[in-house]
Amino acid sequence: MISNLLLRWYDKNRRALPWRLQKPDPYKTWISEMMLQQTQVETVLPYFARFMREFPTVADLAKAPEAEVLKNWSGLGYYARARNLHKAAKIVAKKGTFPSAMVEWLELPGIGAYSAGAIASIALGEKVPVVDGNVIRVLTRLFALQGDPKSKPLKEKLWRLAGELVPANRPGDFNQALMELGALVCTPKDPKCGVCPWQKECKARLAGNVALYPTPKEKTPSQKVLIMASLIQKNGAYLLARRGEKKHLQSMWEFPQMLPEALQIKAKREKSLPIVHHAIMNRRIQLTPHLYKYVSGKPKPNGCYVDYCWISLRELRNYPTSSMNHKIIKDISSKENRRPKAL
DNA sequence: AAGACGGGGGA
DNA sequence: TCCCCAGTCTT
Repeated sequence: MISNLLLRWYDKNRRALPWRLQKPDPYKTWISEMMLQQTQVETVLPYFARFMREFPTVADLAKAPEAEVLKNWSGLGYYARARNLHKAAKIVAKKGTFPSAMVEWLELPGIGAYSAGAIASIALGEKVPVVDGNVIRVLTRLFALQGDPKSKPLKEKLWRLAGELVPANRPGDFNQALMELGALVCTPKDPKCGVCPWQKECKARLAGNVALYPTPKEKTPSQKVLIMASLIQKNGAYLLARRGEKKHLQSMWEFPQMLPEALQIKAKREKSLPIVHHAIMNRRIQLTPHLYKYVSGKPKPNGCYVDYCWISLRELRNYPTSSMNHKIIKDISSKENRRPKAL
């Protein structure tokens, strides 16, 4: 049986990870799946450990203020994941029990077909498949499936095939094995077919055209975005602004991307700092930070900003912020901390 | 500087 | 079926 070949490979090659436990734990499985969505294992590890310290149970997570949840997500990116996770935790905590099947997990915010299948199979032992980017790559090669994997017909076919492969006895391990195979062996470039447990079954391998799969999607050219930010200094503190619930980075704090005048503040411009480069999706942001000395005025809500505070640069880590803001202060704080050269 | 990778939500 | 989401790693 083809599935057993993969399970045997997994038993030998699986990585030991803090959310892979003897006894399945819905909460840990859930958190890890949310964190792993757009983020690699290595990056997730410290975040996962801290998250478990701060919010050991779903009840702790549910009762935490949203800002605390976002703070502990700061640096992981795609903050809608954290907000949805928090919303879902409140629903689960109120109900008092975790969803007991894939279709129930599917109802929670932030949980789609992939996540529901992953959590249900891993934590509940339910015989359901998963299809993520890794699985798409493995299965399109194994069965030599051409076409856009995101199109309805192929997507349905992949879910059906994945469903037929999942064994009843170890569905969670099998699904993790499939993804682990995609991550470690059946890689996008230079797949290691020589060590693949399915090398004798793989249609693409047998035809010698593994590189044809999966059919690549057409790419949109990346777009350059030029923005600015005001670093307004007042007695060693800087002005920080919080975004409202609109568009991106909802509820997150940042150095305001507006002139001081737009915030009803009078300030004296000191100088411009080196451009900060920040890439997101197919956008390449070039942000120019401008340093100002505060003169007078009280910041007023404007545009996307709904709240303000003055903080020292060291305090930035206590606020929910995107990593772009840490890049901005990296230069300044190293200068501030630098001692005068010895005489 | 540019490319690769991805899952979920909402219009 | 599209568009949006505001990152990191590799080349």
